[in-house]
Amino acid sequence: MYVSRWAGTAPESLHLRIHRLVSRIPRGRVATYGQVARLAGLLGQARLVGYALHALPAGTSVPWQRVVNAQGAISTPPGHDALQRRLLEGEGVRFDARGRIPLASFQWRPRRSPSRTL
DNA sequence: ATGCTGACTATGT
DNA sequence: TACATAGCCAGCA
Repeated sequence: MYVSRWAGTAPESLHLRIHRLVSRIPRGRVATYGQVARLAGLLGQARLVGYALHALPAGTSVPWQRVVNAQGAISTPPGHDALQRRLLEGEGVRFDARGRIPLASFQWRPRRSPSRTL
């Protein structure tokens, strides 16, 4: 049996915190799943970020396309990967020959941890 | 209640 | 560089 480290936090708010944080990623920038997890106060829970984004309704205003994996590659399942790439390229994010985003150039670097001031 | 899955990541080979 | 494995935990059956 698991004992959540975030016991006391409603499940909805975990998703909400993730969604809200993803919404802060500026246009033309990307963040990794692990980065989002860390900024949302969920260190090490990169998978939870993916799960939370997967749960987003169609047509959401949350810029889910700005979240990529630690290699700067798209991790979305077949069907969504092409859409994600198209959306990102539309924002000015460029991909290298291997289909990966140079994180050194496009990764979002917030000045402060947003999770503290929520 | 129990067990498995997953839009991940760090580490080892 | 690429593939395999272990750790992680909220949903879901």
